[in-house]
Amino acid sequence: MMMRFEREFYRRDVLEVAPLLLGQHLVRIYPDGSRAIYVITETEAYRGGEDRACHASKGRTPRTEVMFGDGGWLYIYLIYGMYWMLNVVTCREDIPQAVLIRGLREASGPGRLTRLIQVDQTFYGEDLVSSDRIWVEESGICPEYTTGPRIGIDYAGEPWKDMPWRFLMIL
DNA sequence: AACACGATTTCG
DNA sequence: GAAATCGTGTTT
Repeated sequence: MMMRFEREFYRRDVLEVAPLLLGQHLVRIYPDGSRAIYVITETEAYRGGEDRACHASKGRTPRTEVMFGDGGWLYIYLIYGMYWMLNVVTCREDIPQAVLIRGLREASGPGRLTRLIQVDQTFYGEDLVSSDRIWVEESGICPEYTTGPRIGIDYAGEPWKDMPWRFLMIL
């Protein structure tokens, strides 16, 4: 019996939640009512005001607002004018953190996967704990994984650009 | 009101 | 290696 993760799951530190999401099931209910289940294979952690690679480190803005709230909500933003990024907010109010979902077994790459599962700006602020169109379920699998530096954030400088906060599930 | 830029992907 | 493409934040 698959169980949806509840609020407390997301309230932990992003460095705990990011690897825990590997192997878990992302459930998506499409507008036509069909249901699809995807396996999360790659994530990245963005950790609060200190982390210069985290959008929230530049301050509280309308876009980053949701990251300053409670864990379990979605932070969605557009990158390079064409790709919607899917992020899960973690930790608690006033501690801005988020996990970027970078890969599913069915689609590698953060821009590709949002196109596949049809996630866009209308999912900004969606609650994974109560949504009727997207959530995460426990798969019962606890896969091995490797880590590495995050992609595309060299501008963040030392030491942030080298932090091993990218998590990849071993097939 | 105008501008610079990015947690990417794709093509040559 | 470079273009594509636009919301966001910053500057005028």
